[in-house]
Amino acid sequence: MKKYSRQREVILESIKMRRDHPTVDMLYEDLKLQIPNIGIATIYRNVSELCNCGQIRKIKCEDGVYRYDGNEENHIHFECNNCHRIFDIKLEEKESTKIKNELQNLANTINAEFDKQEIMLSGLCEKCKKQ
Amino acid sequence: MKKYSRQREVILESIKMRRDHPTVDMLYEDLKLQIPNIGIATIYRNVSELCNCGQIRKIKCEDGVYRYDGNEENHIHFECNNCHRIFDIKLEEKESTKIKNELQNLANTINAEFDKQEIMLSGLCEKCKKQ
DNA sequence: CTTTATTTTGATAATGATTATCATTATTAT
DNA sequence: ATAATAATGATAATCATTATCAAAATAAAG
Repeated sequence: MKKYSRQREVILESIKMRRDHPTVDMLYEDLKLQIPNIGIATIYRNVSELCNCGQIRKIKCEDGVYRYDGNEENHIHFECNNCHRIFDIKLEEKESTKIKNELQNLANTINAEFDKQEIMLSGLCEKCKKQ
Repeated sequence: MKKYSRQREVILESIKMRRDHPTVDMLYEDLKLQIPNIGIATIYRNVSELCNCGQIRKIKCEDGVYRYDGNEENHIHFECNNCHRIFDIKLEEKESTKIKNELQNLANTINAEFDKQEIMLSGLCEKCKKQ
């Protein structure tokens, strides 16, 4: 059974609010302001739990540190090779369905049961390409 | 300047030969048979170098350990949630171009300079879904 | 409301993959 | 051959993440 905890509530709220795909450390720094004695292990435990429930997504970046994403819209990710920020690229409903169908067909070619996908683009973001 | 080394040659050859997306440890175990006193740091150094040259690809999996891929065909990846193996899904030239174009258009919506993509599907592989 | 049972927390130790360091060895250039 | 430079192997250091455990918080029962 799952018990309520203020820590989990605050962690989820923060991830859903932010659009910068924070790491556990980034969340820790931020949440200390609200709950000064929060432990970093609590954040690790809860992001892991929230991923399992499907409430947030975990993304793996070039540097190998996990980041967390609470954006519920259909979207894919773009990582800048220069500033290493991650951007969301919103998908229209139609586009999203189309891509899902294509990927479903590809999964069929190996007779797999397709559940989820993660599409990560990389290159230079708008700002970095100007420099 | 880049100097030849037998270690690098053997590492690249092994990655290109295999289709099981080995980790550094898996490569280490295998290559010890050919070069008994090879050091694991040498493998870390060389896979990293080979990725930078674009000769192999690094893939990030659910368990957080990097795997390496020497398959030069156009393909995407499928990770099984049960056995955690990674499968290649081959793309026909036409399909590959189509997907690249779609992703290029998406990258344009945030004015980014699109360079590479990584598409990772997940679910159950053929064997695991039968159980 | 108080007591009991169970889960979660915070602190911290342990783990494990990866990177850094450095003396020695191998490769390339002269 | 000799000198210059880069790569190696061994191992220490780093750092993100997980495990452990006593104390605190939450939920259930009386």
